[in-house]
Amino acid sequence: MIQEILPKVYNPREAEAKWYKYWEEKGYFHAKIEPGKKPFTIVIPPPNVTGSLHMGHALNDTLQDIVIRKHRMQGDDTLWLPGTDHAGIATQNVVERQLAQEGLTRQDVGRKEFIRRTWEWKEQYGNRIINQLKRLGASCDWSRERFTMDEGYSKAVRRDFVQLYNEGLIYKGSYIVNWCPRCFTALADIEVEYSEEEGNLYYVKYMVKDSKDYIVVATTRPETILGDTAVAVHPEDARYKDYVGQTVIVPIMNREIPVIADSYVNPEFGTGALKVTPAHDPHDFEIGERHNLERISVMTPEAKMNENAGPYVGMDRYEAREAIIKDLEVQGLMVKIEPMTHSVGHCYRCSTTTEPYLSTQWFMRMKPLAEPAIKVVEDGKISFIPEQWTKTYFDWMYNIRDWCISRQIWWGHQIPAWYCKDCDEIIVAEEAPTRCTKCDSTNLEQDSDVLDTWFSSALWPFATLGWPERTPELDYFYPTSLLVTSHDIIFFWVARMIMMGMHFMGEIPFDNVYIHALVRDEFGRKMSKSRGNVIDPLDVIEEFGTDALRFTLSSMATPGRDIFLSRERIEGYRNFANKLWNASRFILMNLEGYKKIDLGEFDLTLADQWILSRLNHTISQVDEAIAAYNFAEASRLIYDFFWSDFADWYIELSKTRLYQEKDKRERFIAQNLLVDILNHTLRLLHPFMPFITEEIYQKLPNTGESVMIAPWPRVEASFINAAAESDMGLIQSVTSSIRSIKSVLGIALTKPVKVILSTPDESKRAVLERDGSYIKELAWADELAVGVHIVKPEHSAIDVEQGVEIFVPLAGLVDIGEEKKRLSKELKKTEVDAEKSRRKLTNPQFLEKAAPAVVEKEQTKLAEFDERISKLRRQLDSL
RNA sequence: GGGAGUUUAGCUCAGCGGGAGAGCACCUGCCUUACAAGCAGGGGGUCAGUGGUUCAAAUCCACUAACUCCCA
Repeated sequence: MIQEILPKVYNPREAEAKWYKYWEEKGYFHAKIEPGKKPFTIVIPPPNVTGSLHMGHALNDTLQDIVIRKHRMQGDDTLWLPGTDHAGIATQNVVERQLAQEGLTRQDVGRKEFIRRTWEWKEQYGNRIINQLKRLGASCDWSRERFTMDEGYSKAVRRDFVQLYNEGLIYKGSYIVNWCPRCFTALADIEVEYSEEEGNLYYVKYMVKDSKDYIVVATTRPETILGDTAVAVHPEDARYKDYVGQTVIVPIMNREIPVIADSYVNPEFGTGALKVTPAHDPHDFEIGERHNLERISVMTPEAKMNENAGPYVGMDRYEAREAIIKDLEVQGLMVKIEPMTHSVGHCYRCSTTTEPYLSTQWFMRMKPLAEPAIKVVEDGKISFIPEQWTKTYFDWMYNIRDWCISRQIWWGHQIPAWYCKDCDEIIVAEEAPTRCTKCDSTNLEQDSDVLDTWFSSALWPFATLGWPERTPELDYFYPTSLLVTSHDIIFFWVARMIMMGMHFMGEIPFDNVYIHALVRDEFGRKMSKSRGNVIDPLDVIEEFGTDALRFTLSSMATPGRDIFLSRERIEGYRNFANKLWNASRFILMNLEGYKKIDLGEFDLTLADQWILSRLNHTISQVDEAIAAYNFAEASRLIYDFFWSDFADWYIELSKTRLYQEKDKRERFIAQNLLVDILNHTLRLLHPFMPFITEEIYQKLPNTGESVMIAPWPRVEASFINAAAESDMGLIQSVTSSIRSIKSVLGIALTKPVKVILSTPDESKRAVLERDGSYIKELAWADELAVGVHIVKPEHSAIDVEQGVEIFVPLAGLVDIGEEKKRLSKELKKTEVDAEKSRRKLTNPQFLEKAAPAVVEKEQTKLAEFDERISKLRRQLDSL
């Protein structure tokens, strides 16, 4: 009775819970500080504290964990620093929704209570995503977990703000910003998402003062007519030359405004005349600056018409639009309406159409901060991988605009600026002042705005390590080694971290930035709840196990390509985990009498030499692939090695050695090789599939306390053996050929046949003679003869592989017609190949210009084809 | 309007100057004492189109088309 050491089926859920707990308890995740050594550090892109793990996180964190686990196995002081982001608007929305269920608004409960409730919510639910990261197997140093609003971090944010303010890099100004009338806050330019929408272009007459003449202006937003303070034309537009300097009348409002010339106007668009509303359009705002135009805001923060909107006061912006269109038509001022698509901005948090809105906000001056951040990338101190993203980075950095950093919400870092109610002094300080620095008044009030969430995220690589304190962690782990993120936040986050890192630390925040793809559904669409096409990583983990999910993601993480994820694909890699499990199970079931031996003392078989060579090749290629962040390639290499080489060939061949009792040493060697190769594979695979590899590793003899801290496999160059690989290749070719003959001719694989191999090549004959037993085992041949120029036995199937003729006598086994069909097909295929090859070799240009090695290879190829053809033909004729 | 990316087997994707590949799906045969989530075998592709460079192009270059994304 065979002893079963592993249960028949791998149980992911049980193993995952068990081993994660074990690793945590053993303290493997904790990074030590050993001065003098070079650490390896990654700070996690902090997920929103309100969030739950989606596929984007799963990919992002799987890739980080792969790199981290590999470095840890290599013996580096490896720190993966985790944490969460307070996510201002998103979190506030969540708590507001909760309040709404009680029929309350945040204004009802007041700021203090609202913030208290938000903290309460954070304490209660904020750990969800952290626990989900643990389910994914993330080996973060949880003892160093941070939150962007924890005490130390808040201090860093205040320090940052005060310093930049004192340096004149933060200022307060009245400016046109993107306003979300639902969230009730300003948004940064990059927080607005544009989409094409069907709209109309309205052509409206503006009467020239005291005249019957008029100018026709085209606009997509007639409701802003109410705030017009000029009509602009291009200075070189002959059509309007005479109008410049004249006065026209704003329809409905009957206000007199000038006609001005500005080269921003595109003469091709509409009528070439542009109405200018400095308070409601960013371009108009700039024109207004240049021409000193009045700014008339006609809307409230709710995007309703305000007291400047004359008869439309109180109407919503869209209501007002309809009313104005009607009134213009009644007054005969509407010339025509043309349909057109134009791009409309939406809030990235709630999708409400944003409104360009005039308000007083805090800004960060970006140009001076961008300069050093551009330089370090230009100088190659920071590299983007893939390299193409460097261009994206530069394009944005060269054209960078000031950043609106204030938000009119409550959840976040309140701006550390206080206003004196007596003398209007502004006091910017890290700690709340008690008296006005100018007039000594105690009547102070803090600015009610909070900072953009990204303002605090920009400090992540050093604030998490203790800045502004000079902690040992900051000294040791900064600059970090690698940042792993996706391309959608290069502007939001990566660029800003580089700028802040350079400004406050005087040093780059990370050496490399690896940009991975976005995860989409199997049809390439963004996953979204409203589409219902979300594949929840937690569901996948429940169904297929964490390792299958991780391996799928890393297998699909090819540089520069979005991932279209499908369940089928995940299932495929679950099957790989199953294969690993069962192969391990087989090995463990056959270790009776196992004794570790020194392989140097024994002669290794061809299969032994071959599998050792393949293993070491694989290790070396996996190293290269990971170094290049080519996770898909690394995964594929391990997959192919384990399944196609080790399981399909080596394990199969080991069976007779294990099952025989006579030669104990032979058993020891086979057992040792199996255990050794499996051990190496488990270590190689551990960063990708941490749980199943641990579960198996723990059952293997002669291992340490965890695969997680086992040494990363090293290439043993002496095991790389080209001769063994080519000899084994011959065995495999011949074996496959015999199997194919059997299968095509309808002979059961397990039906024993006689096989005759004939080749004039002495070295090949030697291989076939020495290791013909492999062929007998794997092709189910009971007799095997090897010779030179053997005369073809009658009624046999024939094939030619690598110059070796393969005969399988068919007497009584098969219908000759079937064999004829098979041969004709083979012949035809080979003839096509030979023809291609011959065409090349008869081309004098090719012979002259191609590399000699290429020509030689082509000649060998043709010779082989020709030989095969003649043999197949002879056989066909004789049948 | 500017920029980037993608287009290879039915599907999802590798390959990125010298014999068209993988997984899934499909077809055939197998319960060969680790695995039917498996084993063995097989069919299937003018490598988006056009032109160019080259002895040689899926691979490099140009243009075209379709799709996707970013920026204005």
